[in-house]
Amino acid sequence: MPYRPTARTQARQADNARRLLEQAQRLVAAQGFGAVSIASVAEAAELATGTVYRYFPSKAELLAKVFERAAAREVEVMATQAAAEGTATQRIRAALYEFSARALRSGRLAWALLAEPIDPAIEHERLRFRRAYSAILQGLIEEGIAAGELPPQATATVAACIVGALGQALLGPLADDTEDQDTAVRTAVDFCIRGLYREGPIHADA
Amino acid sequence: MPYRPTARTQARQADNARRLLEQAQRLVAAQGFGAVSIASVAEAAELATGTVYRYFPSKAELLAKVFERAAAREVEVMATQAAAEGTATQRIRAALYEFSARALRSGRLAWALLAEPIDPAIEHERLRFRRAYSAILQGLIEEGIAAGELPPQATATVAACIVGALGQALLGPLADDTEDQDTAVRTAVDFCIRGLYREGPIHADA
DNA sequence: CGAAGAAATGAATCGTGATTCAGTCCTTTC
DNA sequence: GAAAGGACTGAATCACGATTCATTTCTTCG
Repeated sequence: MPYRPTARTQARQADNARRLLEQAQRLVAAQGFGAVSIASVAEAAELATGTVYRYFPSKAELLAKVFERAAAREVEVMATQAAAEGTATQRIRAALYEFSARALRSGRLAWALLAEPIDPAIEHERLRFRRAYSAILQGLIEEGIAAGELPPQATATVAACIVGALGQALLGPLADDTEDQDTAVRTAVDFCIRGLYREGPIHADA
Repeated sequence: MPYRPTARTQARQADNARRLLEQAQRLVAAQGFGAVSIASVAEAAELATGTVYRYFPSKAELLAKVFERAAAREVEVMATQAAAEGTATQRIRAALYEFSARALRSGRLAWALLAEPIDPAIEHERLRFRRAYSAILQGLIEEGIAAGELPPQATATVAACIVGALGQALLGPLADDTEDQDTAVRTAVDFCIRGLYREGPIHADA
């Protein structure tokens, strides 16, 4: 019975799969999901286009896996921040800075995960990601409320506001003609933190 | 010298062009730019696909025109709000409610204008739109600062935060599992207004 | 080494939708 | 009514990228 894949062969295959995911993620981070083609991933991974299909049944599944891995990493980082020491406010602030720092560092990856419209097959992953992400923020805000640091509020909506505000300020097209990035981050995070408090003339009915 | 287009013919042509833009916009509002095909626009306007090209040199230019018209309308509405009576804070609040109301009413149009990635040829229009939009918000905020109602701040970044917060809260995928829309609007607008004030423990360094 | 498969290759195929264009229909003018 | 063009049509063409698959190359093992 000649030829049965051995450990060495399987190791090479594992490496191929890893390289494909790695390069696909690199492309996503550089240009977003939309700019990724099977051919470009294959070339970056130094394989032929057809070979990609030995490892992933379709482009959608490859991208879904990329999404899942990247998202899991982000959520984990955020969760770690959330579990740190300090008041809820301090942890929220730390989490938002971390979010900002990673978003800026990751190029388009953050945008791709949060906002880029993609294959419906991937939207499912995105929903899970957002739920997880938002849940962490919501959890922190709820802790703050429970501790009396923050006033009661619709945490889901507020969490969405925060993600949107930071995303737009740091990643959106408006982020161009802005001061330097550090200043923008500080401004945006302060904006969000203030938004969680009840101070200020809220009910000037207009 | 037989046949020279007359007023009647030209009127029919103007009507064709108008219908094409109208139907294209309807499709964009319903499903976003991505879902618009030349064939679908032509069918909706009751013309043959080829005829579209007698009125617009390419799909990109048709969509750019659609974008421009829709954006101009939005900016005008916002500008009107901004020119109303009242304190800067009141006008900001009114403008944000107007923004929210229109965004919710327009279906995907607001998302298409603000966020949907499209042909690079259209990004140019979007940039002008955002500039105009953001400029109005910035103007209001700056008035508020001049009047002593608001503390000095990086208005460009803050304006971006507001657009992002409202957009995410009202249009984003997170907007699903939320309370009813009125509540979400109120929560998001309050969040943004508070963000403009300096109250609250901003510098709890964490 | 040589047979038996497995893995990899990349050119060909397919599907989708924008764009073109030869043919047809309409308007205008005499 | 008929000639002269313009406007309209929609099937054919093109472009682009995902997917397939016949062929080639590589591995394993007797």
